[in-house]
Amino acid sequence: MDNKRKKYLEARAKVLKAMAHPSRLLILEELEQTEHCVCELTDMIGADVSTVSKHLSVLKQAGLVIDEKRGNQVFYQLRVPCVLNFFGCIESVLEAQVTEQSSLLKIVTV
Amino acid sequence: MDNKRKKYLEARAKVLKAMAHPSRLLILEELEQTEHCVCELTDMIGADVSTVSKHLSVLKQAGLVIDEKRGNQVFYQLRVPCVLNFFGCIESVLEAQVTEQSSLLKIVTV
DNA sequence: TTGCTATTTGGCAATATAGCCAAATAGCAA
DNA sequence: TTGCTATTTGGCTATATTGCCAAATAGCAA
Repeated sequence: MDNKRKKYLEARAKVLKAMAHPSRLLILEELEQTEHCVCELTDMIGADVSTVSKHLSVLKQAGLVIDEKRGNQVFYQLRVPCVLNFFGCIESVLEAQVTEQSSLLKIVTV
Repeated sequence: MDNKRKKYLEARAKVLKAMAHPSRLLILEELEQTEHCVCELTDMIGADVSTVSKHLSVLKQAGLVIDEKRGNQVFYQLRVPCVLNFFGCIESVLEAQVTEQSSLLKIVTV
């Protein structure tokens, strides 16, 4: 694997890694509808504010969201809306998983 | 966040997590072209065979690849080819990152 | 100023991940 | 059988991630 390709793969992996957390996926989904402040996202997720703030920082670092301070609140917006197109495909991966599991179950229970 | 949504987000995050590693992305990209045995992928990645085998196991567990033993080799295939459509979008995320960084650089250097 | 709200950051403990080596397993052929 | 190749699994250490609490920072209003 040459160095150029390595860099390429690392950059892409970094973006995926930033997305690969349930709370961060929820944030992305909600931001697809409209912008939200940290406090709103915190209510939706139901974790500590500091935890949510760190999740947002991960998404920001990855280039997935942008933030804007207004008053004493910070609003986050989706930067690249296409990220959610992923999910149609992931859906089919999950369906494949189910198929696999049920055929596995069949083998086990026979 | 209700329990149903939580499950939904966890399932999707799991798939993304499985993809979020440079070596595993390389595997997915290569399998898009054609199936490969573990030894071929090991050569491409340049890590220990056991490491590559574990990466493949992660991808299999996530429902992204399937394996087929032929002789003393195991061939892996992409199960859901659409996963690589992600990359067009990730590309734009990366471009957004670059823009951000260069404007940041501008601020710093002024 | 003081107090209140919103957010970020530091620090810590628990858990998960990555990658190597060594050993186990399986297929094939001499 | 024995030996060789291909692959997986166990075990280990190093590193990264997660999520909380506590503290710092910032804006706004009394």
